[in-house]
Amino acid sequence: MRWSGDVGIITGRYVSQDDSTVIQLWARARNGESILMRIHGIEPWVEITPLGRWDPSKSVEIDSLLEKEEIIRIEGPETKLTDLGEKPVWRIFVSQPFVVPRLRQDLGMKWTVLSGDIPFVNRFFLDGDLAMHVSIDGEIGVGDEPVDSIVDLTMDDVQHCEPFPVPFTVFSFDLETSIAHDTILCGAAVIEDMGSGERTRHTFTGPEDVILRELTDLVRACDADIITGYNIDNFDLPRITDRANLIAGRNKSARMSLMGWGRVALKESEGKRNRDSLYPKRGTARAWNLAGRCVMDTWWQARQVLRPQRETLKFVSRLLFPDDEDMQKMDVDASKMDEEWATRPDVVLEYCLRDAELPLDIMKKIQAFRRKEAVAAVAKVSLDTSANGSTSQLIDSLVIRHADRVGIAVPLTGSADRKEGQITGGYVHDVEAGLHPWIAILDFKSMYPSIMIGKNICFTTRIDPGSTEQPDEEEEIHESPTGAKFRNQSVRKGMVPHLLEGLMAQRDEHKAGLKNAKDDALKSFHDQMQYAVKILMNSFYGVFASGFYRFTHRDLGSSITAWARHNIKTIINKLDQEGHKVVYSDTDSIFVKTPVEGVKDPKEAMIEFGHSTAERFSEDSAELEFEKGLSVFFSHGAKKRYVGQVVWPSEEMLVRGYETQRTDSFQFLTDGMKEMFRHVLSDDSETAVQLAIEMIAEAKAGKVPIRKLIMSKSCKGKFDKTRNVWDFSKDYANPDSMVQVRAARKLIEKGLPFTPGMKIGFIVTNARNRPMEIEPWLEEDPVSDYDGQYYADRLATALGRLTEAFDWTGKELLSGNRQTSLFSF
DNA sequence: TTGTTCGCCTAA
DNA sequence: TGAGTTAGGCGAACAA
Repeated sequence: MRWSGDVGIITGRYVSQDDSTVIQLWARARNGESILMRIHGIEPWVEITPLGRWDPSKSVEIDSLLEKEEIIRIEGPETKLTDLGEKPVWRIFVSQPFVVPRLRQDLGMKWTVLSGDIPFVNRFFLDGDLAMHVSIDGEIGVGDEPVDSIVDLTMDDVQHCEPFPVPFTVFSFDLETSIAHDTILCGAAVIEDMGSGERTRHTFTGPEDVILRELTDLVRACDADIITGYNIDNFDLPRITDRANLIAGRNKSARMSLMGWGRVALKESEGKRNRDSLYPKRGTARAWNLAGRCVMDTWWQARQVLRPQRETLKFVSRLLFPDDEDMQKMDVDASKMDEEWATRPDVVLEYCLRDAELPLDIMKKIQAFRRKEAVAAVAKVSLDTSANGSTSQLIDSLVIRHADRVGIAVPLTGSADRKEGQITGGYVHDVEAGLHPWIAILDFKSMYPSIMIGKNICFTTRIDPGSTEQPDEEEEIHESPTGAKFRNQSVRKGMVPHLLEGLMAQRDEHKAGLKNAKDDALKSFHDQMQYAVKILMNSFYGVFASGFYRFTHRDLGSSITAWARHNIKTIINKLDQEGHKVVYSDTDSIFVKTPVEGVKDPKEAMIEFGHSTAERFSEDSAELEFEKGLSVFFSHGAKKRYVGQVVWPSEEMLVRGYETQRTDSFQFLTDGMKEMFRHVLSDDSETAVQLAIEMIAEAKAGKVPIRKLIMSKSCKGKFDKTRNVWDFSKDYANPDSMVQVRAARKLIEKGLPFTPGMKIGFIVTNARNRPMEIEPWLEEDPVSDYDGQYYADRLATALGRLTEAFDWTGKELLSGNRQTSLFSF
């Protein structure tokens, strides 16, 4: 029997069988079936080349390597390009992927090892030039993994497939636990079929082992592709593992039934793996991992997409669903969970179910799964790598597959010299404090990618004096302001420029697709895709400028930024010489004043000036665009902090850097500051000052609603398992001098969960004492008093920066009158 | 009161 | 969250 169709790959792993290796890929088909793909016939290998520069007169003795048991055969040599020029490269086929780390060390003494740290599963995507979505046609096989169909395949049976929205099954869950005993009191789960949009709801009560067993049964029975929940990475999943381990003790079959969430058979051997196991595991990795399913924490996704001022489930839900009444009712006091559970278990269970369902609503609203799917399609990786992998893994996926195709050797991560010290970054122009009318904002289109393309910047094009490869005299090389040199693209096109050009073209296609799309689904698809391409393009610079990436050299990053500084400073100087005032500039943008003297319509003049100036200074690989036109621009004189009234291409207020943009500020300040901006921009300093004075007085008198005074900061920390306490000393030089640590400690004291990295809300109750006294903000048990003087001072400082442009200092705002007016004549 | 250090968060 | 980068503002704590 055969199975054929289109599938979306969720995650994979390899298994060793006697004398071969099989790649297992779990996928969800377009028709809704779950599929386990078993890929046969891919052989594990590494490559080697002699150490140092290649000397063709030397002979190489390689056959003795065959004496090693784990080496099956050797192919080559093939000539490949390395950082030291072209060298002979042999491919060493090995018995199993897991022998590679040892072999890498052994061979590393006498050889330079290449392609020796690529996870074996990646070979499927790299060798087949495949991405998350594939079409397969293979024989249905037999196996005990809990999926609808198992299909045996070779690479010939797999084809690229145009991306389609995969109908994932998502499992979202939540637990309520006892503060006194750490036990699980109850649980809830909601399962969504993304194909039909249908949901089923489930609750779990009874003895702890029953809850765990039923949860496990449900994960397996519903055949979940994605596991989510709010803060499951740091709370629910660790709790499940801890409790299941405790209950099961040495009883392995009990452990399987309590936490065998992996998409594999309930077999003892399946629990032994460090990764992709029957059991959820974290190890040293950043995300949880288990066989066949993708774990995505809704907290982490919401934080990345929304950057909310606070990060509790309640806050994020209110932010996204302000009209939902369910959010307001049913308040269970989490700090008194044992009592709540004893007195009104039904309410707690209902609350638990709601908290299991909300993550699905949040993920849907922020389109988290489709975003990750688009990134997976563009970067050509699995859903799991897209969702939980690092940026360098995405770049690796594109770069290595290209390198393999054009004969470029793939060095190990960490093989290059570590970049010492920092490279110099972008140029930031001083801002002149005050109001500036009719400012045109020009900016470079995709500045760093354009420079990489234009100057052919790549690991493979850098001219190293130590390499055997040197350009001819006639070759027009690129020399960066730092002195680093790169080959001409007509002689050798770099991998990075090649890939970036491809991505730029791909983005244009999706933008065109977006424009022509007939229905919303198609529109959304092209929008997700073009956005994913943009993200990926902008990731190149960072990865290649990093100190540890495999294709890195310190000259790459520093040359890119040096050219960028050179380009922008040249234009600023020219504008200056022409008498055009540049009021501000940051990295790739220039804020220039429009000449409006004697002009009838200054807005029209600005639009014309913006377009023509951008065009005048545009070059092939440094394209300048007229991005926005401001009727007025204001800054108090600090870089990266400004506000402007945009009048072209649309009407809006543009704010950067100021407290209104910051999640560690408080609402009373941000609301008021926004209003002040409107007065400042309309040159109504009197009203602005008036407003500031009123706000400060209100705070001082304690008349501001306390909810508007909540500040929040993220707090790090590690749990010390041996001492069973939270340890902040690894992250902070002096933990107790940090306000967020003091707030966290108070939460922990109350038995409330603390999540390292999560923001903690707090109210300042007494700032006269050092360090200042604070209380964490608890929705169920709100603080009632605050230090009015402290908030008045904060307001005066922040708002005073704005009013100082009109000669009102923060101190004067605080006192409500201006003493220096005597001297201001 | 002032200068320094640490750490958060943002702009790009 | 063991890996994208640097530039920069600013608040709090603390030492002097």
